[in-house]
Amino acid sequence: MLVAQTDPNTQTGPNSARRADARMNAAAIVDAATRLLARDPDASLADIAREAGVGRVTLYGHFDSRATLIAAVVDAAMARAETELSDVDLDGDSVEVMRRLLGASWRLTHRHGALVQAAEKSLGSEDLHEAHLEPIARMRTLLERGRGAGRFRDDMPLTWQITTIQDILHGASRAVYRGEHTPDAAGELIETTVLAVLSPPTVE
Amino acid sequence: MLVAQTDPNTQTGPNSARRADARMNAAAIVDAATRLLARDPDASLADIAREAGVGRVTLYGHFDSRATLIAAVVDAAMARAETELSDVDLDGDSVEVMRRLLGASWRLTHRHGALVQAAEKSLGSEDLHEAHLEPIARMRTLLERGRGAGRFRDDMPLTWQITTIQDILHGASRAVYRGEHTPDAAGELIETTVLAVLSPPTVE
DNA sequence: AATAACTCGAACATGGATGTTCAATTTGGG
DNA sequence: CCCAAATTGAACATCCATGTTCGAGTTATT
Repeated sequence: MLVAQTDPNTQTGPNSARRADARMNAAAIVDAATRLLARDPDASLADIAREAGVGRVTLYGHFDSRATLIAAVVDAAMARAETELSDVDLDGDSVEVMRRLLGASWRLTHRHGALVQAAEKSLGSEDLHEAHLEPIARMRTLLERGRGAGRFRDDMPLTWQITTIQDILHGASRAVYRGEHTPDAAGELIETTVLAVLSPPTVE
Repeated sequence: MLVAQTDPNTQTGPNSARRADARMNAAAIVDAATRLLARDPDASLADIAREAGVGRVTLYGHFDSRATLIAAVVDAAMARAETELSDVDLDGDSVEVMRRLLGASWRLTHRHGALVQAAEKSLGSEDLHEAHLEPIARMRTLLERGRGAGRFRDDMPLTWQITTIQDILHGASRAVYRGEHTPDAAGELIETTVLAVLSPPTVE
């Protein structure tokens, strides 16, 4: 968790004092922010408030600052990410697992897009990096296993393979926003492309 | 050419009225801007002036605005790019040509990095896109030829292959800035990775 | 050495985004 | 039905990057 929320949203105990519309609005703001920041990490709070169908002041009523809001967005994103990624079955053939993991990662990437960059500007990037590290660690573990089993090529650095996979995911996200492919088509292409990158060379 | 220069730099005719240090400074500014914007497309003009070892006012003496400066940087970059890319021999086996073209493209990408994004924000992105389209067209032509000759797989959209290559190049650029690889090592990795992506699948 | 070109810091003006305050209004929940 | 909670636009303060102006100091060139 990145934030010690001052927002009444997450106050423990009897939240009977919390009105329904307020909770709705807070959620709508986080939602709108996620959508806008996924496309443009520089989206202004005014834009986000408008997208959420809410006055700018209301936004500040829920979140102290841009940083606070972004932290909340990141928290929500990480929570959903953890849920969806932990659903992926990590047992079995490395290639098959990679397919599944890529599918889940693609959905997350497409949903969150450039949010990482927005977070990097507003937050110290240390906490964030730690947080964002968890999904990467999952991928790293899988890669190591697949390399050991001869299912993935191991003649290039692990970090390079991870970087490349991330780049392909984010590139696909932008391509979809540009309208070049549907999300589903992009998912297929990602799978094919990444597996081509990871396949051991036929002749060495 | 993106700019109708108001800067005495590029005035034709007798530039005897142009002092040597002024020309040096203008060049140093473009140079510093290229370096900084390659890393951070939001680098401020104050940063750039400092990096160039020049006062902020001097910068404005040479370039009317941020947009003007960036246009100049892009012009210079495009000129060098054209020179270096036109040196690449496009005849022969598609795979070999791709190796050469990737090498040249990598040097350019590493040098210019995020400059494209800086340009997209400051310029209308129309002219720029036209300009930036030329190197891409070169790559596209090569891809089409290689696909026709059965040297590259053609079971994925051409636009996807182009996007992927660009993503890998830019990702490598960032990885090098992060210090994960040397530029030369990255060059090798790019070559291997891109060719893996383009290789026709062994069994279909 | 004289002069025009150039550079420089400091100070000012502007515009956009971020926060803040306030008084008036709407709305949810008991 | 009533009241506290929540929302709202408008107006204001602040910050930062962009541009501009000015006057004084340097330096290249002849």
